[in-house]
Amino acid sequence: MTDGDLLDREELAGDVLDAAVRLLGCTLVADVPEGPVAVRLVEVEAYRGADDPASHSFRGRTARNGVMFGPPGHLYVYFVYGMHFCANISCLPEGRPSGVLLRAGEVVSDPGVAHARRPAARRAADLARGPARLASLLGLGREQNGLDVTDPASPVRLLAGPPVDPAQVRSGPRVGVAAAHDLPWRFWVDGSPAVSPYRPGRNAPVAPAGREG
DNA sequence: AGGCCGATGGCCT
DNA sequence: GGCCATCGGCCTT
Repeated sequence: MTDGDLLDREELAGDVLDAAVRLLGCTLVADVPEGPVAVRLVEVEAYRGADDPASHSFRGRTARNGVMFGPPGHLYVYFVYGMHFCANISCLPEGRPSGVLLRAGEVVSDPGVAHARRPAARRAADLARGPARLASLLGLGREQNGLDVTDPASPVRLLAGPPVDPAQVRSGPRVGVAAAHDLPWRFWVDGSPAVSPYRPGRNAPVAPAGREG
């Protein structure tokens, strides 16, 4: 496909919550064997290092999480539940571990390629609905760990979308994490059919987009 | 529409 | 050895 402008990594370097919101509406393009596949990101979760017990980087650097400690704009791909991959984009400057988990997207192109890659998806909205589905669709696995998505020569690239209207951004607790359930660090585009269903936790109902509160 | 369950392996204590 | 930033199939409402 014809790429638009790539996102500037500096847009991810300031604050991980701002970075998460900025990633909504951006497009991730991957050159998979069947051709290019592109999704518009509609659901993400922020994970911060030292002070976030739910983050893979909370207990320091390991062989797995090294990318989170590096410069912003790189893919951190990890293997989970023995069969799935999930993908994050590193944020914050080098040495300050953080990442934004890519939870869902809407297929922009090419629908035929996308359905061929994910035959289990019966509806278009299910093609990249959920972090492992999104990773599978875009072919993100061990080989893609560490890729710079702000590099025009990378096989996986992040195109700067127009920022989503703040009125359309919702936030709530992160999915599937027991720790820090009170933090509304999951962000999504209201009304998107590709957003995984909201599962209210024991606390806080959906809060409007915003900082810790 | 929603709950339960099995698959399956790496990572960290 | 236990815990996962999950999915898809199958079952019941």
